[in-house]
Amino acid sequence: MPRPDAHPGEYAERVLDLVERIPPGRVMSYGDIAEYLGEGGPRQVGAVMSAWGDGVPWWRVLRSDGTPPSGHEVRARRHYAAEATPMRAATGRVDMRRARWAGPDSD
DNA sequence: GCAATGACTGGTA
DNA sequence: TTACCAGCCATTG
Repeated sequence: MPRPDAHPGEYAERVLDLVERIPPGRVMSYGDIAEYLGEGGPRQVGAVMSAWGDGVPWWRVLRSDGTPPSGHEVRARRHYAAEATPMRAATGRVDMRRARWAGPDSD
């Protein structure tokens, strides 16, 4: 993973730019972002978010099954409630079928 | 150079 | 539904 004190590389810049474009109430999985950018993988996107995600709406990036980033579940759930993000009552996780955002092209 | 690590995924049980 | 597992790939020490 990149060092938190280092300047973000070009790849990190692209990840963060895309995350900032995710509309309120919508989400993307790590894999979705990697696929949209066309390089790296889910683990790399996760590494970028872990190091520099604090400056962007990080709670709109989560695992493909709808579970929020490990270690940030509580804070993430507060944001979902505030943004009316589609949730599944049974599991308390985000409903990916309805909340998933396809990217800037789908606006 | 190499083994360990991690904000991952999809499949199987 | 949860649990476990092999595959994944850049970064770290």
